Amino acid sequence: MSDTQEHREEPDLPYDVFAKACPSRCTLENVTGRWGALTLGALHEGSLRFNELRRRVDGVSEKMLSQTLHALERDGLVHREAQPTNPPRVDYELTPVGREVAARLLELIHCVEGRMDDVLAARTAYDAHRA
Amino acid sequence: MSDTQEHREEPDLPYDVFAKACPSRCTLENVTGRWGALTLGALHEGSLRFNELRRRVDGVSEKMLSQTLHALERDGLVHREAQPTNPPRVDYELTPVGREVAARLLELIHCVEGRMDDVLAARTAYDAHRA
DNA sequence: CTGTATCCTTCTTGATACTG
DNA sequence: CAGTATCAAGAAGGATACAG
Repeated sequence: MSDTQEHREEPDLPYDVFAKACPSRCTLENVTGRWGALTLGALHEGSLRFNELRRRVDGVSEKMLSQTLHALERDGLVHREAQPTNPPRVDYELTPVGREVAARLLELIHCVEGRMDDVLAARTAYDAHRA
Repeated sequence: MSDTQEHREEPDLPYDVFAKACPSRCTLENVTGRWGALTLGALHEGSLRFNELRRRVDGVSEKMLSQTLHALERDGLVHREAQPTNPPRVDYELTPVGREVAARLLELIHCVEGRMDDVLAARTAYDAHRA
């Protein structure tokens, strides 16, 4: 009865994505964004080079991949390892925190993939009910 | 050796978010999008009315909440229950599939919230290294 | 209360070209 | 190979007004 908010099971956590100004919401967006989620998912299988990532994350442009990797590196989820060779070789891999986040993300991804038949059926029904 | 792609642990799944044209990528975006993730997270705690949701998902506009709810309903993740009273009362709740997805989503959210101290420290270090 | 419709601004994204 | 810079198009989002 000390708290006016009864929503959370863990009301003592200092960060709350449901609050507009909380930095955790920003990080969640980096993680779940269109390219962030796929990039983390791809890297969970092992370290990859820039163009390997580009091929794995089908449809991403150089610009967006670069931007996404910078954001994830800044948040300490991805580590960038550049070797001063010629031609240059740069490997990207998950940090320990990145691995934890990516593991949860992959569970979500696999859950969605595994339920797509239901989702597609629901869409068909929804669209039919409107026509 | 029947498959040229060695990335997935479950190569037989018919849906793959890493493929550009796969409908699962679209659904994943509805689920992990800026407002979709928070809406599903909020509804995991129980059914909510439109304006209750609006207050819980801090910062969302009427328009975006409406749009988000329609997309989630179409994908069969959210059920809309309208009561023909006056004033109108509409409750939104997760479907069984929606609950499964939201559960994974909340694990991800809690993971991110729980690691924010590391994330913020990484950001500070990253930014300092650039100044 | 529960939305829809419209306008208008901002942010995101993709294409292209270029550098080390 | 591994990016960065620039620009134009489009999507996303917010504010406001209005309807059932």
